[in-house]
Amino acid sequence: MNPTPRKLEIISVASTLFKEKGYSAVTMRDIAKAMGIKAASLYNHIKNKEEILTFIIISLAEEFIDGLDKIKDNNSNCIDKLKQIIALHVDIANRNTNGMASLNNDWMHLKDRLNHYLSLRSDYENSFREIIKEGIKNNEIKNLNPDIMLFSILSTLRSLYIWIPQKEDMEPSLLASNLSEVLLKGINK
Amino acid sequence: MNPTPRKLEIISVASTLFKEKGYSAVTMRDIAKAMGIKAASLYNHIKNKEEILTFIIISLAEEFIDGLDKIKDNNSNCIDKLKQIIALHVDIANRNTNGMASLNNDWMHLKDRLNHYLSLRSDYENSFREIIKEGIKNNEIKNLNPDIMLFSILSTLRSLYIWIPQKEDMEPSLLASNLSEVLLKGINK
DNA sequence: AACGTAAACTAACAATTGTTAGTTAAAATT
DNA sequence: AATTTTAACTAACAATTGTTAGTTTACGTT
Repeated sequence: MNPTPRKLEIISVASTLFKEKGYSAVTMRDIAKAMGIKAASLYNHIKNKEEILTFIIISLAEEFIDGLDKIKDNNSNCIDKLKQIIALHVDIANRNTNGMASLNNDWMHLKDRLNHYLSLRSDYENSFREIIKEGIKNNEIKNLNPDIMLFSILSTLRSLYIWIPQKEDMEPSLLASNLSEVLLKGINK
Repeated sequence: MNPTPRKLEIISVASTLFKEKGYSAVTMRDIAKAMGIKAASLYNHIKNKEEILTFIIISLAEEFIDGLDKIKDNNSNCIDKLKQIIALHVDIANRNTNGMASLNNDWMHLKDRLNHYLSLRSDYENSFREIIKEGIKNNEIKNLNPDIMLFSILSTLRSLYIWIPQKEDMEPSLLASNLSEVLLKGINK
């Protein structure tokens, strides 16, 4: 059940390739070549191609769910909770930049676990939206359409995996605090 | 040179499929089936699969370049220019929701025109960044890292194609003005 | 009526796909 | 020393891929 080190290597190499060309365009032979072995040898470690994708996506999705659960029921105000969500995304995207590409772009190729993933995702979005709505009630957050605020913040956070590699110099904590400023207070002076 | 109506039909049908599964996972037989014809018949209208993708991506990229060119040298202030950029993205994403998915996710499968696309994209990002930098100089925009502001706004705008279909009821002009409020002035009260 | 064209068709191709079976060699365990 | 396990290999498969060639059918123009 627990992945061996070799299996994790395969998943990591596959993530890199999936980020570059997308899941469907990456063949088992591509993955094998990047590992320095033959395609058939991969099957000593993994069940099939789908298992690789499933592992990448589901483990990331669960990281987000777990992270958000801890944020939901601590006793900060809503703005602070949003800052913590931003830091959560920066942290995960930093540790698994490649995997985030599949989470964003390849989820539709899940089979067995597609519904599981979709339910995790809508749970996440609903919890996020609830925090915004509570912030509106509390007078911490402007009384605008919560979906637009959710969409705007979440789109930026979900795209972090694209930008982080071109800003390798920037420290995660600095990125998170700058992002919080921009996302929460805007750019207009 | 100018696409026939039938060719545009194929491109439109292909866009829908590309959005659902990505370029690589969509076969010529998938496209043909959705058109109600056989795969070989597609080749009476298009050169090959790549031509479909190229058309979708390059024509969208040029729409953005043209749109931004008009905004660049009108004489509004920078905040107004940003509002116009937001409206540009909302407009294009509304008119070609499906194509936007390929522009975002399938550009790496371009062959002949990949470099052309990449150069259009960096031109666009550079012009966008310049407007932000000028806004900082003018004291219209906060003196924060321009790349982070660019990244944050552009990520949201590039994700519009995902959200527009679930908010069909919302008028484009209302979406644009709400987005401007959120992106420029933030959500914090 | 004859012709040319547009747009569909059938059939086939060579290459590539994910995957399986069976084998081998080295390393770990007995 | 004997044996089991691990992890690589070669070879092959059936299915699917993009694409081409040649054919048929319907329609507008002469």
